[in-house]
Amino acid sequence: MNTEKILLRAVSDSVNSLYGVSDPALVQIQKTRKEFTGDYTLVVFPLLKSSRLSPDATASAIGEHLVAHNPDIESFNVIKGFLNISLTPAFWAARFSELSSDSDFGQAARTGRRVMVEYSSPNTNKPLHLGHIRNNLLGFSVAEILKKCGNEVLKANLVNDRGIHICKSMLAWQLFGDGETPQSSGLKGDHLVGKYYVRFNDELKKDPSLTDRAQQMLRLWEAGDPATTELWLTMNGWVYDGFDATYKRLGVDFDRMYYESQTYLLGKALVEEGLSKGIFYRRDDGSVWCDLTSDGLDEKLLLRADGTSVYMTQDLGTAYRRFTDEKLDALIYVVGNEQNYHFQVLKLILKKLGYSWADAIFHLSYGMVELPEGKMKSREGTVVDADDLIEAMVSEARDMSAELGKLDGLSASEAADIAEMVGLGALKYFILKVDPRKTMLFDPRESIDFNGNTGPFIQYTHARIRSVLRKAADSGVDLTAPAPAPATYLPAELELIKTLSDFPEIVLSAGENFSPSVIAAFAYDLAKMYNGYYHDHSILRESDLAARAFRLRLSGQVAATIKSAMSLLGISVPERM
RNA sequence: GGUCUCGUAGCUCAGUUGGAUAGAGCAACAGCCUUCUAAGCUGUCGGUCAAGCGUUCGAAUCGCUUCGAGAUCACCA
Repeated sequence: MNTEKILLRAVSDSVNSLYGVSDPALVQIQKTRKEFTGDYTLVVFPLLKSSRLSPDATASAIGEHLVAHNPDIESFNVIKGFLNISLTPAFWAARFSELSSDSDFGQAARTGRRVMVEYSSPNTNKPLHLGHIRNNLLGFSVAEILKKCGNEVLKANLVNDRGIHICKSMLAWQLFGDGETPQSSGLKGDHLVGKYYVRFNDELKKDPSLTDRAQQMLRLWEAGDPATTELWLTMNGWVYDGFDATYKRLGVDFDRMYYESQTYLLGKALVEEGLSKGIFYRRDDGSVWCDLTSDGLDEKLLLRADGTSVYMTQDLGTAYRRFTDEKLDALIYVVGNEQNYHFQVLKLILKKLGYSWADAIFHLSYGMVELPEGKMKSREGTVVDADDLIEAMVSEARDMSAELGKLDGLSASEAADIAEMVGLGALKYFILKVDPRKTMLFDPRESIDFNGNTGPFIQYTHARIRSVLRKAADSGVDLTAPAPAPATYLPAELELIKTLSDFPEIVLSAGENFSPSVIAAFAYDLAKMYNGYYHDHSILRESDLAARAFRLRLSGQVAATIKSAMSLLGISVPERM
């Protein structure tokens, strides 16, 4: 049970016995703003009708009653109708020993819910770029957060491995590739295939007939032509090798891989069902549509005149299959906001078909990543390649670390690990600290920043704490030995305990809102608060042994919580940096 | 044109289940390393929360209108 709920109950009891108010909506508890004294604040305005007293008199009366009946409540003060309540240091000390003895602090109880998060979902004709990075980081992080909220989570990736765009790469390679392979060229597979996609578009200017030839190749593929299938398998294989390397370096993974070549025919049964129920209709040319004009939308095509399916058809089918096969309670699609309309229609059609689980579909819509010069455009060569960006961040981290002398005395592999952690930590934090639905700006120069509200700042705080703990252990302090509680606590220590104890609620809030930025903000606040404490109070030089032992335990808990929070963002934290 | 999203400090972003004097970082300026890691800490400067009207004890937050930015309304996926 969290602190806020404990207090809410106490306040509700007081308000009820004083004024007979039992409506929970009228009891509004929030954290006390830091410029005032207190831990939690009751807003008394909603209670004035029942109390028939002034705001201050009402607040004082409730405050008196609370202090008289709750030993955990130490004191209160009243400012302009706000009742600020302070809990006793003993209460906070008990909270700390409770949370520090929890080996999986922050982990919520099992909900029994099974949730799928689909993310990444790349096309196999070109390498990943900055936009995919936002998608991958969001999807991975949201999946980890939902796990921490007690759900069983399946990470899914639906690879768009078929279609005209792949045929373009295949055709260009066939015509101009001269047998080039990743091995012969030294190029990463996805980059090699992407190179021929670009080549196709270049050659198309000289020879417009290439479009028809690509279409012809697509028909051959759909007909199962052996040679075309062989080439398709080969080139997709190169791409997957490339993607795997990028995924691995980014630290993202998947429990389920889906391929559109295996799912693109799904959904036709649902179309038949909709036709027989009269929800869809067939035009004279044989195409099938769903009329959504009464919902303020347009008419949506579901089957072409030749009977082939479209994007919506297969998404209907895959959603149906996942809910039935995987027994899902929720399905989260991490897809850019340019597809808002698609998902709106998807849910609407499934509802019209009568599937109640349509409400359990959530489109986690995220905004585009823009560059200082505007949107990324592949034709103008302004796309930021994922692999290049990661390498640039890591390289910058390596240079910065060396410059600061942080790598002195470390082995080459230790130094490389740190550069990798810090570079990726900076990138991931930079992207995840922003609210997902917002369009965000990425400036390649300014974004490579390791000071202030950044991933490395938080990683650094962790490394510092670990360093202190190592020194303590080296000097013979047994960190696991039980120690007497200190006689008193510093205000900064109580503040840290309070912040630490918020972590479980923060996790739940991040899960409810599908928002890693909530976790990022928490980790930053905790690190910042700890740095102030670290600056003002020596740990190892503290002469009072009980105080020193407590500071070590508190520091250790801060480090562990930072590590846990950062892991929800997919960010590793180093032991030193 | 219809639908949807967004607009907070010079820049990048928090804060949006309605609560007190709207917060961080960057940039700029001024300080702090014989003491546990200065990727740190402290301070100064910086705001008509796009604008207006409304709802109410109280609005950056909710509603309406206007302005501005973006997305979408494909027999592409």
